[in-house]
Amino acid sequence: MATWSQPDSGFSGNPPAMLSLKKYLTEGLLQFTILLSLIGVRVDVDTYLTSQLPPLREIILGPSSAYTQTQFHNLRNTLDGYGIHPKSIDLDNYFTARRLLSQVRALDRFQVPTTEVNAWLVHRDPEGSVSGSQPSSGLTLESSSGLQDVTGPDNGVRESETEQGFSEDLEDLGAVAPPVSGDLTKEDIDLIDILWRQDIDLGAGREIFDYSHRQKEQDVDKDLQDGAEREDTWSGEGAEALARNLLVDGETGESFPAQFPADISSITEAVPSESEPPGLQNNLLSPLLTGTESPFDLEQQWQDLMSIMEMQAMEVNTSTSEILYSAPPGDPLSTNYSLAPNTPINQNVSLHQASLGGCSQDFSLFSPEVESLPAASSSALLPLVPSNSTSLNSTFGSTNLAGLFFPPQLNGTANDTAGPELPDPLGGLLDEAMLDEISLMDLAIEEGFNPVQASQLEEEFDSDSGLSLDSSHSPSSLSSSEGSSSSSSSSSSSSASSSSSASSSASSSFSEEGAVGYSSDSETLDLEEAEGAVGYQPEYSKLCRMSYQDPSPLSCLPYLEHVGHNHTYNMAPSALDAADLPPPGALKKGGKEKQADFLDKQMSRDEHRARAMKIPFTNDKIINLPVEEFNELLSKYQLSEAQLSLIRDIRRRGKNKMAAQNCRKRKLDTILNLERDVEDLQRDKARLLREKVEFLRSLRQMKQKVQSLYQEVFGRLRDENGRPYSPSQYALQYAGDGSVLLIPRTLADQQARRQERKPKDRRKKKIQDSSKACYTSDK
DNA sequence: TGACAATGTCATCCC
DNA sequence: CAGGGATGACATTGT
Repeated sequence: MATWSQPDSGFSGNPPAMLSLKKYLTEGLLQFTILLSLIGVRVDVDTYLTSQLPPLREIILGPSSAYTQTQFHNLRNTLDGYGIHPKSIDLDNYFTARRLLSQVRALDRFQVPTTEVNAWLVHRDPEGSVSGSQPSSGLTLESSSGLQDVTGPDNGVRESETEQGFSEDLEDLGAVAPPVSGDLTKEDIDLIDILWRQDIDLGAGREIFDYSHRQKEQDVDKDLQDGAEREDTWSGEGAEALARNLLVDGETGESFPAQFPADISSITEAVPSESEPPGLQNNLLSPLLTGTESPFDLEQQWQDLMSIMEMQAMEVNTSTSEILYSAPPGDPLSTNYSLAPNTPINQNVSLHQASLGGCSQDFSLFSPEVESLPAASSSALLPLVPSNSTSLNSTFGSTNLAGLFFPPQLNGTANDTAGPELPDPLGGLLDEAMLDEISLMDLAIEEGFNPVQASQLEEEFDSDSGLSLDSSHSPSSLSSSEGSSSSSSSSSSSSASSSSSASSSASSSFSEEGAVGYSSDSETLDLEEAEGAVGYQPEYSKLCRMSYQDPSPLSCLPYLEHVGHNHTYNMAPSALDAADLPPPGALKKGGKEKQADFLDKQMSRDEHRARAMKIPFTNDKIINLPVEEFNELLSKYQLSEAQLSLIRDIRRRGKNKMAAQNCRKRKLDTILNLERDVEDLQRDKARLLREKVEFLRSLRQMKQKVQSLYQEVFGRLRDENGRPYSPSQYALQYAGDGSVLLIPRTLADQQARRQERKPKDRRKKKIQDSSKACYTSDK
């Protein structure tokens, strides 16, 4: 009660006060904005200066419900601690405290190079604006330093996150994609790039894919290459090969070796091998991989999520890899490759992707391995590898382990190494990871919303269909207030209705949550009236109670005059009482009339009606008495039909009024809970993404090990003449009993294809089922 | 004066 | 079947 009058003084609309407050806010805002920008939070000062306090409040306090943006005459919100009223003079102290706090907190962050942070902000801003405000769908994983130009929506998301001051989330995500890549390894960048690219490939950001920009970069890149000839090979032959490749796999799922020239013959080989990795169980790789992955069930999960898109992406991959592979050693392309991890990711890697979709993800992922790969791979396996470009070979070798098992069977030319077959188990995993990412992105789309967006969404959601609200607020996140609200209301209505005191206490406990909690005052009031206390206590009764109980009631009247709406039944009891029984001695001279007017104003329409109809008892009783007592009361008096009708209306309206208040309070609670849930989910998502990156990293390491093992084993094999086996004609295969067999490659290919089809079909079926399920659920 | 928030009221569904 | 809770939609009122 003591604090209540303070915001009210702000309500009076004192111009000088508002002016100074505004001035203060302006200065404080600027300082605060500077501080925020120093720590990487983007703030649009103009927005807040021109459009007011709620956003400011949200910046300071974090997300808040859209319902609580402004809280004019919603005194309960102030008292409830939802936030400081924007007009409250407490704001002064509050700002001071926050500012000092921010300064102190910012102290330990100044080590972040300011210029870097600023550059990041400047760069991001136009990006977000240029790319439009498409609602999220961007993956927040990309390295912010390198992916600026292709992550428009993402920027938006991140900016909004930043605006919301989700420092925790930012830090979480930062572990994955720190804005400053100083401590990022190449692998990190590549992994991040993969995850981000998955997003692009899956169409999440395709529409905003800056093709022209990429084209420009591609041109620049081309300039780096030795000539237009290479370029032609890339765009012409590459596309042709891609088309062919697609055709091949699209129609038969198998290869047509004879139809292809020798230099790209391995493409055909890549086709079967590309898609088999996930499903190849008897492969030598399989035991190793499964052994690696089974602990996490990663592959299984991702396989389940695999879609047809995977196949397409893999095909593209294959053709691309082939093209790249066919490039002569030292070719600019290879240079481009090794450049990938060092330069902004989009500049080189995505260069290809601009036209080839998801092809480059393997590149970006594995290009770092080129340098890291052990030179041991060039031992006996040399025939497998283009002798002149170890790095290239390592690249492909590392990425396409499957290719090692199924090198081109056709014309085993010297260079038809298994290398080119990029799509390997990991490739499949990555593609499945893409789908995995989709599911995460589903979260991200919501998660990507900052709390404000989320609350807006929820608001729309609420306004559209309140049904869901009811069901949605029941879940685990249901606040205690929710429970208390329902319990108190139900108890008061049903069982407790027989006992007025019981209902009073119930609603009293509920009052802490605010919606129905008017009871305490009215309880006192009712006790004073020696009547059955009921949980019907309008907030106005609180105010009136001040005047009623206060030794000097008039002292608060001026405030009340400013505050009071006139929609209150609540005033009824006190108003009526006051009208009927003027406070003894408190009124003096004109004050009496004044108070009478005021109290009259405070009466609700039903109060007036009741008085006009000379209803012999208070509206409070009418509304709050249990049915039995209510009927009993009615029977005590001789009431006309009109009076009875009015009394029933008053009761109905009064109850409904309380119900509406409870309902609104519930709705607010629901919104707040949902906001909290969104934050939790955002945290969870960030954590999951981090874990995923870790998994991918370990998976890649496993693949490297497997590959080197394979090469070592294969390289040591000798035929009866003591000559090494040609990797183009033979392959190692893992048998079910744990033994490793050396079999002709054609045979291995056939088996692989056979085994490959099963998982494919299974996957398709799964997808169909799931889509069917979605359809039915939508229905 | 229009936008907006809070609140009241009605209609309706449901228990 | 009446009473009443819940809630969407609309109206009213104050800022």
